[in-house]
Amino acid sequence: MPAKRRIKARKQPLQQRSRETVAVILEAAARVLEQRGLEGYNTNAVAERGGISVGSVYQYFPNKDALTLALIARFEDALLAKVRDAVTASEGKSLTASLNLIIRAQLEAHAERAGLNRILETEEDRLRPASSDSSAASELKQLVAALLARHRREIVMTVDDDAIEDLIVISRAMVDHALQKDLSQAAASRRALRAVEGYLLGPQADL
Amino acid sequence: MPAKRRIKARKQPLQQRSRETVAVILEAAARVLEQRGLEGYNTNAVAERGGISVGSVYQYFPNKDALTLALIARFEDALLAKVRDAVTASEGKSLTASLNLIIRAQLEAHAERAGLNRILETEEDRLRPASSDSSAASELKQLVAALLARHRREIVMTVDDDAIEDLIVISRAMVDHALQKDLSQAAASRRALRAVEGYLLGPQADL
Amino acid sequence: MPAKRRIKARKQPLQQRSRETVAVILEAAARVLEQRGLEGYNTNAVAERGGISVGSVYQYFPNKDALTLALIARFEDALLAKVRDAVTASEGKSLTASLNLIIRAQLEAHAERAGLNRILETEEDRLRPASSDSSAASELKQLVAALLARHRREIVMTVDDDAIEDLIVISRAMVDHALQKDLSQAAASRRALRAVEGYLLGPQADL
Amino acid sequence: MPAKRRIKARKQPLQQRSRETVAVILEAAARVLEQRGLEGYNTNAVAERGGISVGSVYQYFPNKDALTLALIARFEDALLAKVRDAVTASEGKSLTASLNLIIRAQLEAHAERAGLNRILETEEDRLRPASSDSSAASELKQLVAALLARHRREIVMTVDDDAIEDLIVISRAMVDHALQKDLSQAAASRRALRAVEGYLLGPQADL
DNA sequence: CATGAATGAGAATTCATTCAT
DNA sequence: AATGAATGAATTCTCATTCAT
Repeated sequence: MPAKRRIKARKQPLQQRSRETVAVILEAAARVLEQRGLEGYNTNAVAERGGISVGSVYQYFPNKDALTLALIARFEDALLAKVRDAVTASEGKSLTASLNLIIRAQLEAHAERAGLNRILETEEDRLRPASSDSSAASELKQLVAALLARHRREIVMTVDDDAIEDLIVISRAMVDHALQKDLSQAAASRRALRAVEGYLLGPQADL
Repeated sequence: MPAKRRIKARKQPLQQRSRETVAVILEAAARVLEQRGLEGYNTNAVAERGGISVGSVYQYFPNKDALTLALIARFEDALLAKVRDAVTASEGKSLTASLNLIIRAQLEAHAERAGLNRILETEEDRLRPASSDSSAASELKQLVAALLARHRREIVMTVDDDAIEDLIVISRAMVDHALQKDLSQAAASRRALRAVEGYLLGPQADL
Repeated sequence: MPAKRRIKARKQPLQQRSRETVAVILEAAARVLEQRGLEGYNTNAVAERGGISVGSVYQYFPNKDALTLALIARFEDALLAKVRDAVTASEGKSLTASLNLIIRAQLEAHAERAGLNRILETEEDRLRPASSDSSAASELKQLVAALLARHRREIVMTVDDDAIEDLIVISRAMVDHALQKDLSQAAASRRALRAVEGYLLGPQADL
Repeated sequence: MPAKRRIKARKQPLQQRSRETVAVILEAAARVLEQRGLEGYNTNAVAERGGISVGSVYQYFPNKDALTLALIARFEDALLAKVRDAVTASEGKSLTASLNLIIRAQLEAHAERAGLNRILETEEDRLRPASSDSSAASELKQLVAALLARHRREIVMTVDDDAIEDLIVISRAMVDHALQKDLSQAAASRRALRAVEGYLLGPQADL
């Protein structure tokens, strides 16, 4: 057992290196997924694509699913960043304009690497233990809640947690569908907006 | 290949052997999917579960995906049947009531074997050549169109093909989400109804 | 595949109908072999091709190899018939002319269904227990011997059994090669003739 | 089997370890083929025989056929080496003696592992895209050409490419036959020599 | 830490053959 | 005799993961 010395001095550059390696792995995984699909997505391919060894992949990810989850997290981070920006940018804007901004944020996040993200969404289903809320999901809810709070007076219905969840579900479905159908951003956001606004402002369903 | 002494009793082959075998295979596949998930879903397991040989599976399905697709078709048939009934039953009813019926039809179809159907939906994504409309999808659209046509006057917006697609996307998303969250039928249909009605009757989005 | 199997025909096609069925099976097998190669040659395919059931194939042939052997025998019969004719036709002709006739007979027999016959030859190798002389082979030898006997005086070397075997080996190799290279009959027979004549009339090798 | 496959080597053995493994695999394959025949030749058997895992076989050979082809190449290399030596050794010798040397070279190459080599020859037929000249085949032709060139004056006929091909075909057939009949080297080479010399020096066939 | 060779359980698919009808 | 559904052992090939170097 080697004595531990110079821990900090030595560790720092190594951590830097590790960080890079992780980035390399993630990007390699993303590319494999994009170019060969779930079909051709395997750890050996990822390693090769990243110009590293399989062993290194397992150094940073305990297994393949963990790698995929990291990719999903990366996507969620990017999505959240855009949504955060949208919420900030919508300050002072009308409800419709605000909703439009947030929808566009989602559309953009998904469109960036549409093929990849579609696959990741599929995998998310499989990898996330049934009803476990990712922290990303809950932050997203908070952001949407914050945005809606600004327009409390215009919205008749009670905007509780369930309603926010529904709104997210709806816009996500519309966005997914738009990308699958390869709609223009304009058309996609118009239709999504209608759906979202309808939910919020439409008639109070009452059987 | 050495002939093996078959000691076990042979099955009683009734008439329509083939038809039965296909049914047995499908049901076995469904059960494997339900109980072991995509993970444990393989043709050998299906055969074993069905009490038949793998060979028989391949006698009727050229490969595993074909089997899965047959399962998907079976589900779609069941869904369509329910929706058809709902559309018929909604004759003379109000728009809201009609929408409610169609949503409940979907909810019921999905709820019947929720776990199985969720998996099938995931697989559908993978198995259907991107954006290829199944005939089931197009019949569903027609049914929804027919239902809406009855209420033309109440609906301000233009109900074209895109709108119908959106409605289906929305209700499907709401239904999926409801099942995933294990909501009650009442809650689920209320929320889905709001979404659908909102889309149809809500404010005309205009930026 | 098991090491040992019954290989002879299972049942003598005594009746007219049986005879026809056997012919159908053989022709179906030939066609499958021609069109899909050894790769796609299987008893189910043969049955389908022949418009009969697999069971019927097994009624007349104890196993797949027996079927293949029957095909080989059919080819050998055709070859022998042609060679017999050639030997008859060569009566009174010169040695060179006689050899030419017999070579052409072989060429024709092989050319008729070149693809099929090539495959059969490959299989013959695998199916014939090492050094088992088929009766066809021995009749062929007799025919060649008879032909050569007429020209005893022109041939210096001793024409024993071995020599005849060599001649057959040589001409067969030349014929196979010609067909593989897709040579014209003229070129093929010229070159084969040279080989055969050389063996018979060439210098007495003496180290 | 699928129509198209990769047939070239999958990975170049870079390290010492790899090199050894490849050798182990080849030798294991050879032994399986020798002892169990084509019948019992499968990748699992090869791996087991080599004391390694199937995975390792596939690490170096993309599929079974590629492995077989490597075995064929190994045999051809050995054959060529012997023939090269024979051509060198025959410098200054008479035509007859030279031909004898080259025939013996072939005989020896084939005799070394007769059973194995016979099988490989059969497989070669199946695996080589019709009429594709291996580089080994063309080197063999060059060697024979070189040997004959030394005796131009003794040979009356025109020794073109076709003639050389014929000579190779003839000697190969004689050698195969000799091994199949288990002839002594002396007898085998005497008969092959007669065939080859006859072709070269025999009467100019003229119909 | 990195490497990459090795592992081996597992999964898909085939097809010769059987046998109840 | 004919049929053809059913059988299931066998085989090919993959890929997540490990571990010696």
